[in-house]
Amino acid sequence: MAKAVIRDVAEAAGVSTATVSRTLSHPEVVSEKTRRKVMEAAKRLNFQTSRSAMALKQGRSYRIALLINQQLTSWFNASVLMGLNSVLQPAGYDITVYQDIDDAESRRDFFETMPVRGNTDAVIVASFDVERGQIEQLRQNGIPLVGINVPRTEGFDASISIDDVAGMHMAATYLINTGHRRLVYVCSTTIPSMTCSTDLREQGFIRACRENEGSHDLQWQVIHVPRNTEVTNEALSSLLALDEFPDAICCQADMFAVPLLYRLARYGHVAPRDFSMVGFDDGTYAEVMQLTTVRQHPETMGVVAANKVLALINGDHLDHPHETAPIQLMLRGSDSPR
Amino acid sequence: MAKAVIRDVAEAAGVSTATVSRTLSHPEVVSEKTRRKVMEAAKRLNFQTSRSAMALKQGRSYRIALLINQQLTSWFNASVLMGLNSVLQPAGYDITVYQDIDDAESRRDFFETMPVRGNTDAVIVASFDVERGQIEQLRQNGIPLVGINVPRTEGFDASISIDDVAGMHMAATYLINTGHRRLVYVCSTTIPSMTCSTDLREQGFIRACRENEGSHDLQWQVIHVPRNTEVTNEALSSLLALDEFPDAICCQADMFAVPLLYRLARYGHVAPRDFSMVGFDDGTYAEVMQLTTVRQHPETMGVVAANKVLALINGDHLDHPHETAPIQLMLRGSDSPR
DNA sequence: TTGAAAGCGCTACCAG
DNA sequence: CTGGTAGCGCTTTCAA
Repeated sequence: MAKAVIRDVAEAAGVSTATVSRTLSHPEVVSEKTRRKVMEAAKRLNFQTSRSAMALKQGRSYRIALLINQQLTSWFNASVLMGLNSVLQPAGYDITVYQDIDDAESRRDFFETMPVRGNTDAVIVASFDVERGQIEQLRQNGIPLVGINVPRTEGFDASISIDDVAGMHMAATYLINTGHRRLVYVCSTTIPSMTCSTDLREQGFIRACRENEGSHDLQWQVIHVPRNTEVTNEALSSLLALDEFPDAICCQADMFAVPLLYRLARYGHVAPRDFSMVGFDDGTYAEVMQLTTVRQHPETMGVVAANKVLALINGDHLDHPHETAPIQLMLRGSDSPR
Repeated sequence: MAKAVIRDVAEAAGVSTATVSRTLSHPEVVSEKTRRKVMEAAKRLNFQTSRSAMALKQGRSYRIALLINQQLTSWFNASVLMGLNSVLQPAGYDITVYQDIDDAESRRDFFETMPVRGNTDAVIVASFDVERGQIEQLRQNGIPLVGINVPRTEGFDASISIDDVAGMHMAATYLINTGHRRLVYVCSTTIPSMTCSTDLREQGFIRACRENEGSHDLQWQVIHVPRNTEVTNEALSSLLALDEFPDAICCQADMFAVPLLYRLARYGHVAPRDFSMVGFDDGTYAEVMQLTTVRQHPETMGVVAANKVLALINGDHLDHPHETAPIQLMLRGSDSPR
């Protein structure tokens, strides 16, 4: 039984190919009787419409580009992709992943050699910023641009993002309110030409500290761990080299918090006994490591973004193109009041 | 500047569309002069050939299906996808991910309603087994089937897998040889109708123990943690309920080992002081948690599999269709001789 | 409610 | 080495 095409179904059902096509995509406009005949024949022949033919005819590509910085294997990126896939794939779209767009150059590369001309129905950007000129290129092609956790919504047709600043502000304020007075924030160095949403979290931490240093005898500092190094080791040594060990550590991401929790214990700094630890993400292992952290849900953001994409491709109007996704502080076992 | 099509380029370059097409796909058969003209025009107009048209014409789809059990966010699956993507995407292929194929039913679902007829040029299966009849379906359509860490190579056109049994056998033997006498293996329960490559690891552990129980006074047991439960908690309580705490714990995957290492320490069982811990995978956090583990490299397997897929689609003959990927025991800080 | 037919953009065959 | 052209499988007017 070779691959059945629409004509095979038409012949088997004794109708025209036009009717078969209609039955499959607009079943309500064909008669009950015809519909049954066609459906039966299609099922019997195991017919699947060819996406390529459909795409060509409709002037679409049924492909969507996803731009991520860093690796696909990171918790955030994999979660986003999973969410996107769960709605886009059933809708007939494939996702083309462009990863490691983590400097201005590779980003420019993408937008220049862009397979977008005729090969992408929408572009989704996760977690980083895009330049104005690059947005224009898409605009001219009429291709929707949707952001997930983008630092600025300007230029995007739609977006769904958490408030990174507010999230870390909440975490730091919580620590201060529960009696912590020596706070350290651990994060990676930023890339100048590339604003990434996670970089914003530092502002939240700093703001919370500034707001409280009047009323309390607060000490705080930020430790920047260079990228592309053995980050845990770097953070660990910086922390252990401090004159006085902090009573609270805020991490830019669980990725820092999880190993530090374990490694610091080896050096006698046990959380929550000796200090409190708060992460950000609520990613893999956060729960089983009993890490108090700020939860975001990238998979859901992927789902939301995918639906926006579908609507935009469809030409629908979005009442609220830009949404803020909820975050919450998950109180677990890595902190305790001082 | 609207989307340029091949005719635009042809006109701009003063040649026929046939020549443009040839220049782009078989540059060696057109004259130097023509080639330059065409290339220049294509670049100037920012021309990108339409994958859909190309696919339709060539009777391909330029899409490849990836079947995974569980979630896309698991370390193994995300790594495989990353590897596949790194070669398939530049080759013009999109990857359609079908996840959660984790029981016989969803697998049957896939193979029946398969978008494969005309919409997939190859099927890649990661980590689980496929039934004979389902393989036949693909065979009839002439669609290559490639496996990554599949329990049996039978029926697959090509595969790249590690030897799970040998890997865990190596880990257990290592522990026995370094003086451990009370071994526990922690793994999740198997799904009857669904042989998964990681399930094979148990055999390696058991075999190693059996081989050595004559010469040593060995105690060993296997703890099966039910799926879909809070696995760390289950494993933890089982371990702590043991009459005598083991001097070595082998985990089916780092996913078990990483949190257990941390949680057990909270109960006074500190590795490597009180017991040795060995994992499997060398996934996220293994290194920073100083976990001794069996390393596999799914990303590389993805790359290898992708190249096999490309060759098979191309009709090339594979000298060694089935390959075994290397594994190695990474000695780190979670174990010590007894 | 259905059918005939044009044509999406490209490739590859065949002529020249 | 280059051009003309058929046709991949489908959708969608337009007519009936």
